[in-house]
Amino acid sequence: MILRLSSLFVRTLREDPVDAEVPSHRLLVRAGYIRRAAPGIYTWLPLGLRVLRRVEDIIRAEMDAIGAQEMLFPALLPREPYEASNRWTEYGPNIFRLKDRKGADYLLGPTHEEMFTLAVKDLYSSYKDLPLSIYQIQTKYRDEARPRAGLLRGREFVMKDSYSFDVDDAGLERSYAAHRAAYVRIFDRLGFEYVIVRATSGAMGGSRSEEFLARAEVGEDTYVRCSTCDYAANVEAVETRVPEALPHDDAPAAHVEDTPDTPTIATLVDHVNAAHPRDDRAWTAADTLKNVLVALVHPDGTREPLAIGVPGDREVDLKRLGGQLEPIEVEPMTDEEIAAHPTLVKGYIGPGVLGADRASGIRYVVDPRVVTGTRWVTGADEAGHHVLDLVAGRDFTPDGTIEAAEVRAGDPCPRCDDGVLEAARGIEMGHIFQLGRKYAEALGLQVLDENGKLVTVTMGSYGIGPSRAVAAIAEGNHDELGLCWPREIAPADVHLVATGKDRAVFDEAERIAAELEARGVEVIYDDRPKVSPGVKFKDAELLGMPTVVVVGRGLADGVVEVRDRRTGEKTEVAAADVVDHVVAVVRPA
RNA sequence: CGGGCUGUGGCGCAGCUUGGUAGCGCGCCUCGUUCGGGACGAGGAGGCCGCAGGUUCAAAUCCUGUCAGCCCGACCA
Repeated sequence: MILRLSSLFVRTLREDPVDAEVPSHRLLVRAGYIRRAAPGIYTWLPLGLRVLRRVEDIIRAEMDAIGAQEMLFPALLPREPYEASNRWTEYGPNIFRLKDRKGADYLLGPTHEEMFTLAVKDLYSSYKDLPLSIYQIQTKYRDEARPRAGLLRGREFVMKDSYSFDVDDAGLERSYAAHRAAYVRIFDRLGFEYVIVRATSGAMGGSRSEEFLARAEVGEDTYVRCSTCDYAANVEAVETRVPEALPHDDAPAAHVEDTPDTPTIATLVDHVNAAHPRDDRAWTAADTLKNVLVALVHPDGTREPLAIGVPGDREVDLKRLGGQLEPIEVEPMTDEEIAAHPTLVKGYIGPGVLGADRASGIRYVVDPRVVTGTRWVTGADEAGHHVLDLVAGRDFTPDGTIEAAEVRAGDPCPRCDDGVLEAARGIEMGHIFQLGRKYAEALGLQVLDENGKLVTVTMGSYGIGPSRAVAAIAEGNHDELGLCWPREIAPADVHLVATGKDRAVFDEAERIAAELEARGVEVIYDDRPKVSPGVKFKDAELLGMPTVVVVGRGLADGVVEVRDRRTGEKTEVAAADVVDHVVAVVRPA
């Protein structure tokens, strides 16, 4: 195949598009791979589409290899299945909704668990039919509050979503393991650095889940990994290492003290160290118990107050909290809501009034570090007063624990004894879930087992975003001159440039292009007449094919130049040998 | 939803303060020269200045409203 630049539907931009910030977005637009059609919605031009198809083909091959079967659902879906799973409500404003001429509700599918579940229910009814894995590569629609970074977070995007159906948990484990292995092969082939991290299951429900993150500074996800062992997790899913419960017989009785002018944790710590020093060591911010009030917003819009106790040296991470409570959303409690509770004294809120059975009636959950026996300085529910030596389990008992405190680099690893956590950013490229029976139960997917009894099917859900992958690959494979595609992803194997105006140069380039094509090498051929060499070189660098062949002034001496886009290495090759040479480079044995 | 910024040929921008023929660079078309690192000359095509009201003899420019977009945050498999 030969793509001639004289006629290829592409136009490169000399300047960066003003609305593009991240490198992948900037370069994909500049190089003529994509064009913005609307906010978060992109048109795929021929070169971009070729890259997208390559990514899809890799995914398709590996999915087929584990026996998953490809199918295709509509993107335009009726309301009813999403009503049954409650996601018509839970997804809220993120769904694109529309009505047909009769007024019936439809949506553009944001994801397809319901449809897959119903399809299996429609066709299958016996344990003998399982296990089953089916998938599609399809366009999804989500009305994101803030699309950004080009293809990295769009409102229309391509997703490969697959689903496994098993009769029991052991089967789900096997299906999950098979998908996980296929994902490892896919991400190895896609050619970027990635890390597999533990994840929260979010709105999908279910238990075990892992994310495949491409390492990138522009990524929206923060994850941690252990310096020593192989523990890695999205910050939302990090479990806090819980200290041993301590005996508290020797702790002094709790006592309320005047603490004037202590509006911050730092001033409080200074004050108690001066006025009420501990016998064993100095008080630190980590000895204070900070109580933060939030409002849980349920999908139906009702708001429920919640108090969260965390060590004073840490902030509450609302994102982390929200990740565990989906579909409930978390917001800071408003001043009016706080004022509506007369027992709450802002700035001095403490466990004295918090708790479902205490004066405020507000449910009180604490960080896992607040174990029985820990000794705290915290608000006394009275302006200008704090209580000291308040011992968890002795003086107060929270309603439960929750992972709400921020995770910090340097925190101890929850798995091993000597590791500490390091933080980095990534782009979520894939997410695999053990969904369990949530959708099967909601939609009534049952099969008969070998005893003739109805059992509910257990499911797994596995997603990869090919369009996002194109951006993530670009993000990890570019330099200041342009894109540098990995061989398996590039829209063509070779970018062939003919420079100058000499007829012989173009004739020779034509010959090389034709012979490469005959050998199965895909060629972008810059056959544009009257375009200066500088422009052609710049375009070749911007477009980013892994190998560039230049036919030009060297031809008088019988040589052409072969360049490696990534390394910049240039090799002079006899024109007569160049086809063999390029084939060897493009298809190493 | 909060905060900031911006809407002027395909792209990037100036003009607006102080109202009076809509401009520059890139790209595009024609002719000629040039041809290994985004060439040069000459001549061209292309714009309801986001939209709607208002003020004025006259509005890209001033006033009011409105819509849209971008960035940061909130939010988000």
